[in-house]
Amino acid sequence: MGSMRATDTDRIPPHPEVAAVTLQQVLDALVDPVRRSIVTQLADATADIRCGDFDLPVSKSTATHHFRILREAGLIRQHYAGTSRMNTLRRSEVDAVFPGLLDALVNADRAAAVSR
Amino acid sequence: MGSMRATDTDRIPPHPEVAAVTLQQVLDALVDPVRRSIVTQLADATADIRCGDFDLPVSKSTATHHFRILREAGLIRQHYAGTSRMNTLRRSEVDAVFPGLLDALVNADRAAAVSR
DNA sequence: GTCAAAGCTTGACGGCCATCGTACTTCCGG
DNA sequence: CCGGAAGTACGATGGCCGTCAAGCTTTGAC
Repeated sequence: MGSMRATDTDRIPPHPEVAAVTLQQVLDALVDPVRRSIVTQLADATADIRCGDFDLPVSKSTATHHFRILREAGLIRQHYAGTSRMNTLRRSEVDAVFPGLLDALVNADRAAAVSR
Repeated sequence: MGSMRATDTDRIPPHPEVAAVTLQQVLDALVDPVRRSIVTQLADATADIRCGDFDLPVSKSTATHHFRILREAGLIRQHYAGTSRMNTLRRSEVDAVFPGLLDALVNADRAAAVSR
């Protein structure tokens, strides 16, 4: 077959509906400090963040693993821009299904960062 | 040594100040479904609950383990009444340090119980 | 004083998960 | 067209944690 330009949909695995995600899945995702750091950095940002631009204390392959967990938990949305994978926090969608949860966690993380 | 009547303080290990507990510790405690069930049952109750009166799918020794994790995370308070260990949710104290967290989790758990 | 009830402690075991290195894929720049 | 950059995929590994059974301690009841 000739060379075909891959669409975003081809290169990024499907995102679940947040309503189809269990609380257990969300907590399993957010209990890890690295993943919580990703969420917090996204919550503090004004624009999407490239995978490689996060400040993370793990290897690249481990980071990929964490992004996948977050995506499958319905917490982030990913799309390609060139070779870069961009990440957005699915804030309103998550808030609709788990009211107050993200706010409580992000605020608690911020407070911990201040007192530390 | 003559027989001495043990006080509550003797028999129950010390409770931490909630302010001295980290968010990580709280999340580690609440990510386990058995422990979250304990917290939810306490949140729904009007009075303290005896350890043995919880509806839990694990053995007694495992339950003891879970109660310890919750106590050390500052989430529950324990005191003796005879041979029974009573449990209370430290709601106001936890709310003061982690605003909205308990509400979000308990409500999400309740919603999951309904739709299930 | 004796016995059962309630719960804790300890040790062992099994499974899951975060982590990494390596190899591979895809795309952009020159 | 080719090299590098950005990520992913795939084992392999190590540690942590939930689980249980067995034995012990304390208490209250009779």
